[in-house]
Amino acid sequence: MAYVYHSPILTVDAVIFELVDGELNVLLIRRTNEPFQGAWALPGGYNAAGDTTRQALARVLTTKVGVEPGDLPLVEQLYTFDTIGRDPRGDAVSVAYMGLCQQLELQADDSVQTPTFYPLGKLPELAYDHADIIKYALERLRSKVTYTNSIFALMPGRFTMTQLQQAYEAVLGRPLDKRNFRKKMLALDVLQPTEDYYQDGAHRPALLYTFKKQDFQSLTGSLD
Amino acid sequence: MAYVYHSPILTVDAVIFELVDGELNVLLIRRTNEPFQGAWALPGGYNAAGDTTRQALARVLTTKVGVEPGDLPLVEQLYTFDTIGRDPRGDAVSVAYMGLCQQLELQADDSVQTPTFYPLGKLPELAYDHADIIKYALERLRSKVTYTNSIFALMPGRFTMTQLQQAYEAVLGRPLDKRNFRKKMLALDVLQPTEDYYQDGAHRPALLYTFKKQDFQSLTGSLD
DNA sequence: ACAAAAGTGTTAAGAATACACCCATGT
DNA sequence: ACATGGGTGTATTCTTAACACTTTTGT
Repeated sequence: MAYVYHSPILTVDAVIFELVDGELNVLLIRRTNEPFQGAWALPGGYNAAGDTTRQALARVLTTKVGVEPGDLPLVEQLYTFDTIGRDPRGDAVSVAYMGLCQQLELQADDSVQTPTFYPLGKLPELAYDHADIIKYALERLRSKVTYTNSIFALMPGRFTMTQLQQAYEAVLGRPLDKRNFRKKMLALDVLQPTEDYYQDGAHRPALLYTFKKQDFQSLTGSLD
Repeated sequence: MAYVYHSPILTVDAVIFELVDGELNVLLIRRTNEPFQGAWALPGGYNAAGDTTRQALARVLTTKVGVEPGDLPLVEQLYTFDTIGRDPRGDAVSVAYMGLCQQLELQADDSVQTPTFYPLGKLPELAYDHADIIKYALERLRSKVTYTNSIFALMPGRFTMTQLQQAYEAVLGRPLDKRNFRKKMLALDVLQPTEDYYQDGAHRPALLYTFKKQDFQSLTGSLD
């Protein structure tokens, strides 16, 4: 190890998902610098020596979009993308993370980069290869929710069975059968019915549930 | 971005699997330097600026263990491990890759680091957190072979159905039912029977098969 | 009384599992 | 003729998928 190695620049990028009106949204910022000035992009930034990639992620989210680690019940590393020869900033390697949260209030004063949640169906043109990273994250999320309870990270503390079904439908991008869905969910034994009902309009009130565990579990079987 | 960032050291580590006598083996080297001098470890090394992580991986494998990229029909990125505060060399981030190959002849003169394939059941004490990385790789491999054809990367060009079953059993770590296995494999339509038979001993010769495609495919259904 | 979402069971089809004997060969 | 691994089919269980009406509430 007598040689001195010059390492590539290390960066982190974040794909933050939340549900808005039954649609999956992703958090974007508007770039204020070249390259891709003015284009929308995933929040990201440099990973400084001494920081783990998760620490760098937390720093980027706090400073650039005002999202605190506590806002994200689930954070998962996705993949590490080589941007050598593709990133105009130069040789870089970027570690991408996915974070899930309930609907967040973003402070308007967070930065001039106007962090904004965009529905997946209406994404603007994106800088770098960020469209690919989002696609990758969505695939991962879809497979995750089918064999774990990770959907909990997108849900409020209490929710109706219909809201839960809509969350799954938003993530999976396809409709599910109501009866099979409820049967399956109850059989999985991850939901705790509360004593309370949610009253929405001129119809029967819906029983509210919570998750028995607010952390990862592997589950079995498919949904519908 | 007027600031100058000092990035962590970036390294790559490789988990190279091959099958030996129906057991999954992993390629290790003996460390010649501190830290962990004399301990066994995964082959790994620095990622220089200008190199993608895959290029760095290829360089490490060629120079340290004499394995060429062409020897590995399947290479997959596993996970990026933060070694900040854990790696005595200092702040580092390491991208781990998994590679699959058929049984390789390692040149004895490759280095003083004596690259050696160890059966997973008889691993020595390992440097760093390399035991965890191997465990992670094995989990990934197990899940991969159940929904893709990636087992092809561990098999010779022609093989008998029993050899294929043994490969699955070695990876999954459990016995499979012969009739169900054969039924399933043939139904998947990924195997091409040849005209030839493999004659081994005092018993009926076995039909030789090849894979129809020597690249990735997603498959459906479970094995036994 | 009606509109609107909540809630509830059964049946049919397909997939996974368990299981035992005959076949071809060399000695 | 016997020892060895190759090769084959069926019955059972479990999982998935399809499908329509009653309940509770507000207006």
